[in-house]
Amino acid sequence: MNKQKISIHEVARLAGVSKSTVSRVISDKGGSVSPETLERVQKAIEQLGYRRNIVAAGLRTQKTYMVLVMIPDVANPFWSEIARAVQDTLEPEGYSVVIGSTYWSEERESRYYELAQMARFDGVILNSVTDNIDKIKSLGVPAVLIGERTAAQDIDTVGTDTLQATRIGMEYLYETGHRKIALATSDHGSERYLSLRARAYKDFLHEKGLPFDPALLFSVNLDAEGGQALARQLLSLQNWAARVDSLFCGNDIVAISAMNELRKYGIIAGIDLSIIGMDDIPASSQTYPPLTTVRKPRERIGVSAAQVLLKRMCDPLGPVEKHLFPGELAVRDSVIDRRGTR
Amino acid sequence: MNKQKISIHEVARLAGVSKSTVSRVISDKGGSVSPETLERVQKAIEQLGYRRNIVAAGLRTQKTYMVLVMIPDVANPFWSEIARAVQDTLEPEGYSVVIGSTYWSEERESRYYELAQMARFDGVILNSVTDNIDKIKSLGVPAVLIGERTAAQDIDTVGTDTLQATRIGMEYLYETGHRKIALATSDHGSERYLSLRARAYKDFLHEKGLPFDPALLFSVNLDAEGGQALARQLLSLQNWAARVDSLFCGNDIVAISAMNELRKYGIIAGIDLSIIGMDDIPASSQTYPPLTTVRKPRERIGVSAAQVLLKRMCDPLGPVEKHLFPGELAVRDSVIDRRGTR
DNA sequence: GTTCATATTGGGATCGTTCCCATAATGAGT
DNA sequence: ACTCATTATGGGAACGATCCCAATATGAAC
Repeated sequence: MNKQKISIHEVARLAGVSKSTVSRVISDKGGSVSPETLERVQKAIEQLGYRRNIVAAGLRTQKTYMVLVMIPDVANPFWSEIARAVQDTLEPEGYSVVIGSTYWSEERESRYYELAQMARFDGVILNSVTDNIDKIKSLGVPAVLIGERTAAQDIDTVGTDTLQATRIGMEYLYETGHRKIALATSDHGSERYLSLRARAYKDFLHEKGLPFDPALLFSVNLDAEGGQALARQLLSLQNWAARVDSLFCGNDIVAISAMNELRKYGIIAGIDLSIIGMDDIPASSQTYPPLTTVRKPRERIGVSAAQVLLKRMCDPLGPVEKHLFPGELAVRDSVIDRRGTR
Repeated sequence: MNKQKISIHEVARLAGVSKSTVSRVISDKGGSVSPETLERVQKAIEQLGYRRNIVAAGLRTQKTYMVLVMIPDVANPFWSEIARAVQDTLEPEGYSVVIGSTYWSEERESRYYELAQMARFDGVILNSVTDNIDKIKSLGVPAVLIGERTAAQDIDTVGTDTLQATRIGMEYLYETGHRKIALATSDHGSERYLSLRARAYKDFLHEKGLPFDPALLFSVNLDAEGGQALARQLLSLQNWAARVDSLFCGNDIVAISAMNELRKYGIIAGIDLSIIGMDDIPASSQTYPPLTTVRKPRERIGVSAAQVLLKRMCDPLGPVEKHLFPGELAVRDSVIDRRGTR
């Protein structure tokens, strides 16, 4: 039973020095200590099994060595991979990472803001549901935003380049011979994405001299139900087979779900219709056919967000950083190569 | 710029009371305060925008309101769902949850043990890679183990009932008319599972009077490569089609991967061969055909682990608790109904 | 009016560190 | 031998809360 805790005092007494000296030894701030004293103190620490209490130390130094990562859902692979990357780069620097799931709820988000204001965290990395920039600024701790926010001018931001990611998907479809491309995206919750995607889509069509058919711009929820709805909407389109040769989905969940739903009507992705997704979630390589998609650089986003935060915590007044990483094509089997047959 | 922080002192001064009184107001311990004073203090708090510093409070009260969840990998849906359930039950009680990914490495595990000893956490929930029970006990904080550990007699444990989970999978195969069942499991890392699964498998065969063919007990890594290896091992078995009618895989990743690999040889799960998995990861419902599998009660495990920890933190000396939750069948399309054709 | 219980408040001490300043010791430079 | 810098150490005061105990006021009971 090692129940009573040993503090710096016990160590000091055993080593026959003052607590100040022990403090110099354990906090590697490089205060000068003679070699003999150093050894005596270290031996005492060893002997007593002393552990430094960082919480107590933090009270004086105003550092908690804790960082909050606020994301919509830990159990969503997209976010958990970002969280993992953040952890993997922050922990070697001595930080502990708390992951908060907001479940897209403002109320839960507020609760984390509360926590952050109780002097709990040295920094925050977040994907806010709301665009409440003032709230973030009033936190009083360094913050890094994940996602593409035009509103947040003076806050560090890390995210995917949606315009480019949409574009390379479109380009791939075009190169493989597709000329009648439908786009499925969401119009609520995160309108900012819709506008960016739809814009990239229209721009691309215009650039290639392709006609824009408003009926081919589908708006669905970005979940499995949305994918089923999408499939049915597509099929109910008059003379659909002549009007669309490919479907660009807002995310992989929608793409996979649409693929499965379409199969029920005998339409096989990669044979009868081309389908391309966005994100590259783990399941996408395991579907049949494996889904061609645009991979979002989750790991780079997480690592970069952590690095930016690290920098910001050292220098709160440095220049604001904005990092947008490109998506990359994950070519699999759900897109038909129409180059020969056109 | 609200940079200077307000403490209990400032509030006390503004309200014209002592800090003791302010403390009584903010810590709802029910010390007696007159209504007028209460109001004055609350007004002062409001006015100054005061936030209680829980870290400082914790120094005195020896509570950090932080809990560590140590699991192999946050980005693995199996574990992240457990972590989410833990968070969802602990946060309403005022705790913050730190998730640590060990990546199955003892070294990383040790690093978290270090952290836990620095008076950082009030409790720990963990799935240890090693079976180092002594280390857990010497942590000095309440701990709850996730998984099935026979070794850990006097530590709270929460997990899946592997014997039962294997059994209901076997039973389902038997009921649907299968008599030549192969089992694929792992033999390194977590031998405890192998022994339990293989035992349940053999017991079941014996009980039903079915012969045990050692060649049908495959040992593979429980990852995607393992699934491919499994498919090839199965096909290289002499006269395999006559010897096996169904394949029970150690987890869904192996099952899905094997399913995909087998398709390359023209063998379709659910038509030519029955395949059943274990875990029910999100991808399993999205494969083609959707995978029949035994669902592990991830959420119940997480919630229960959190509840047991909560109880343990209140009463460190209470009786040790052991909870094993049953798996349940997720019937989809990868198992053939052979009842008519036998 | 005295005594006693109860409600309310304030004043340190305390939790385990770090930080600042004072002091002592050492040795080099003149 | 006398200053002066440098190194090594100790002694308190912080950090921001809680907690214990004492002090005062209030009112009821005798």
